[in-house]
Amino acid sequence: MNDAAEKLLCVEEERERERFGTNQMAENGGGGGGDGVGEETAAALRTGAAPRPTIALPPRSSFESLFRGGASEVSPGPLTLVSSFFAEDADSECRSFTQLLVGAINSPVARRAGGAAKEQGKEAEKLSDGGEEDEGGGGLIRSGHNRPPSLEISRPQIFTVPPGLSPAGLLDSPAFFSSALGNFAMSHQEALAQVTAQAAHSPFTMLTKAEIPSPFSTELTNFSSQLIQESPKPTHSTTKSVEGSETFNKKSQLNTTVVDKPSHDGYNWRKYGQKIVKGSEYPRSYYKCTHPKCPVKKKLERSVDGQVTEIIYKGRHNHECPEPNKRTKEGNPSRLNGTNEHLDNLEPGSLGGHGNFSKPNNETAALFSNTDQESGYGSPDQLSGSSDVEEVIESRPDEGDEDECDPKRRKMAASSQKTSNEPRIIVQTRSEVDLLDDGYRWRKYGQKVVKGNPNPR
DNA sequence: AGCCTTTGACCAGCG
DNA sequence: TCGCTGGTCAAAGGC
Ligand SMILES: [Zn+2]
Repeated sequence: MNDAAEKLLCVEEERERERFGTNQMAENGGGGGGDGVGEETAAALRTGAAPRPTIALPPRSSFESLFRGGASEVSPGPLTLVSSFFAEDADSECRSFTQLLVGAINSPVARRAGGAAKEQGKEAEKLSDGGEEDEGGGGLIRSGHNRPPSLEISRPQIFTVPPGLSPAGLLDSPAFFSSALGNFAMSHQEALAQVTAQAAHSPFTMLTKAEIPSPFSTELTNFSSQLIQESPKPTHSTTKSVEGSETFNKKSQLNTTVVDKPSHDGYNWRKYGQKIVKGSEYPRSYYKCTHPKCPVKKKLERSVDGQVTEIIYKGRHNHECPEPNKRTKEGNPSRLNGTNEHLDNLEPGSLGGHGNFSKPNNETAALFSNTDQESGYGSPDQLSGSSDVEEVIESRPDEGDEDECDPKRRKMAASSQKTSNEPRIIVQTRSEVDLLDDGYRWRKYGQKVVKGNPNPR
């Protein structure tokens, strides 16, 4: 999917533009809660093995523009986009990712989700651990039918992604959405176009099967804000800090501490299998959410050095992210406490966490569409439209395991980790139709072979 | 004691 | 039907 970057014209561009507001990354409080999204939505996060200290986005990264612009919506459909958001170099990557985020934020779905932020108050205690994987459908965002109100936002000059921060984590954090939502000037279309264009190059790919959970957007928002400011500050607040030595240190730690464990996304996972998959460079591990009756599963590939190269979430959590303490109890306390809590391995996979979790409450439900009816938590809205779309998000964080359901924590973690790999986010859609299924109507106006990309754009 | 990881075996889907 | 592949199961062992 990465390759397939097509520019689509949005018939309703103007409409969307109006909705987009400014995209300052300022944190707003509410982020969308991370409630689950579609059921079967699967998000794959692919993390690049090579850690990157920081990602700086050019003033207008495609990614950002995506979010700002019409892309403002992360409409469920948005995920349908297939593209890698991060270029190999930090800058490029950041851009893509940022843009992606922006788009997500802008999307109607994201907005909705933004309202329900949860756990923001939590602190990022466990920055040290890295992330974990998240599962589930959380990663998926469904393009909603609703469209975001127009928001105008000033574009950030620079978009910097904390090395350790994984896309997933960003997505999960509720704050992400809330803050992001008002800042984007670009049109949805533009954003999409940019995203798709960059997708091929970006190391971080995001594929979404069904929908992207509101939490996801929220996190993106936070993430973006941080990036812009370039502050690695561990605190949840959008403080500025440069990728300092701190980040560096963490990274080094990561390298040394990487273990074969699921990334921490706030949920507890149990590994139930490992296999070498043809075509995959590294063995794939299979994890299940340890929460009773929770159908969420995730597959992750980790490189020899422990870096997560790919994470795929399937399903939605039918429960909230366990409290840190609780997590330890539920899962393996000793292990979680000991290793998981460290931000060393921050993984992008956290998407699944909030995102996957679908709340029974109306808000959440409205925000996300679900393909997974198993959980029963999905709201009717979720089902609408893009339920079929499978979105996969691939990110390449360094190693990171994100362990935080809590946005704040993630943020901190992210900021702390500067070594994150280039996050590549690619949104894939099953088909062209799916791609289009973001609640908007698109008209293809051209196709071209772009240098460096085998696939026509 | 409980939970997790490991790992080989088993099963299902597909060509 | 056979072989391949991906996904899951479940016993064994460790923490
Ligand atoms: Zn779960």
